[in-house]
Amino acid sequence: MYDLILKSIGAYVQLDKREEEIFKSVLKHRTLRKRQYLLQAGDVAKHENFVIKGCLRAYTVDEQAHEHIAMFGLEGWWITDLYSFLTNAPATQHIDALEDSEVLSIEKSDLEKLYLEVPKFDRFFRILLQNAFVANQQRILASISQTAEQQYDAFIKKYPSLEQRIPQHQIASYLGITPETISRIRKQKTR
Amino acid sequence: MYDLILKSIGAYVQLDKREEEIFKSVLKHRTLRKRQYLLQAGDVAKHENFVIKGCLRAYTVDEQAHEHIAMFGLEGWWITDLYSFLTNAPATQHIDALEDSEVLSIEKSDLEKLYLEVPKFDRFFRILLQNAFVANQQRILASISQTAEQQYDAFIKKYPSLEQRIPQHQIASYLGITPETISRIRKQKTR
DNA sequence: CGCGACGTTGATTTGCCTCAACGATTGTGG
DNA sequence: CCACAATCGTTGAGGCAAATCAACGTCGCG
Repeated sequence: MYDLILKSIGAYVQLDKREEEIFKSVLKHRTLRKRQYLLQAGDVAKHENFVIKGCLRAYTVDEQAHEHIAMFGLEGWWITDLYSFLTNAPATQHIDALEDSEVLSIEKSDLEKLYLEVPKFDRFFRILLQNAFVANQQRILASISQTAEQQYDAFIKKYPSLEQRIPQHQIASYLGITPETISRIRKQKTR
Repeated sequence: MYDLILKSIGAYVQLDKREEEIFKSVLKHRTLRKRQYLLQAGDVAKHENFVIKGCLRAYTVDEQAHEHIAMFGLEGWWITDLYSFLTNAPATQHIDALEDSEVLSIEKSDLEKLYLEVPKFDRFFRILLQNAFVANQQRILASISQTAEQQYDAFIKKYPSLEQRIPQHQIASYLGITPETISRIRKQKTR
């Protein structure tokens, strides 16, 4: 159960046995059925969640009931509504499972204690957030500079596995385009 | 010269005198004239830069010679092409000054040493990057879900000072819309 | 079996872009 | 210190990429 998360951390910092035990002791295992919420907008995000199986999504819903996906959470990724988590404000994002999934959750107070007891976690999350920052910057630049087709192509190239796993309209929702547009882009490619 | 940066760090971690000295010793002061490059695309980003005066921008230039602003750097902000900085790949972004500016730069090797000597900096940048992550998430959601007008209004509300300081077409370039569109949005508001 | 989820296709609309021209400033070199 | 060039914002005309709206076929699940 802890294989993936320990390997993920081990890629950036070396934990000794004691630190590993401390860490594992604050992880709570949760299973989610497809469509089940991990977090609902309006509630406060009290956990940072590491996905060990399946696929989740974090998204907002606007006045016209349109969903806009902020991020996906695949195996090996962390997912939460970070704004809510940091400020204790009600979450603006929903998080739910696109497939039957499993996560390891850390409660906020436990994570804060962990930072103080094992400063390596400051380092680990610093590195993790650096990578996330770069990815988000690239996504922003794509969004403000590229056509729907360019963005779709780049997405497929970057996440080839996701194309198989999730419905196309979820990808549309992530890219900020309509499902119809994706359908037309794909059609045009086949001939 | 060090007031702002020490205050900025002090908001999240407490440095003792020795740590403060170590930190200051790796900072290099640079002044930039308006339009002067801090980093050119193609070069490798070797510094993380803290803005103490003025205003910078990081941006890409596409095949049609259109500029797309990835981020602004105002007083108190950090700016670099983080992807290049982390991987030593040639930068895809240019960074230059929109006004006469001053920055404090840390070289990559010095920053890495600093992380090891003073782990509080892992923590400081972890917190900084958390905030940046939240800001980027919000920008992404705005970009994929809002109209040009909504985005412009939100920008003005979020950065009222910038509206006065920088040309409108720079804001357009940051939002991924054209200067003409901003002009029309503004016109329509006056009556 | 029947319903909901998903993707496709067509017709139409629209928000924003492109292109072009034009003043008002700003700044700069002779 | 002036003349000329850039820079910046504005306005109009026209075009286009993508959204919207609507209908329909298929599939898989409860």
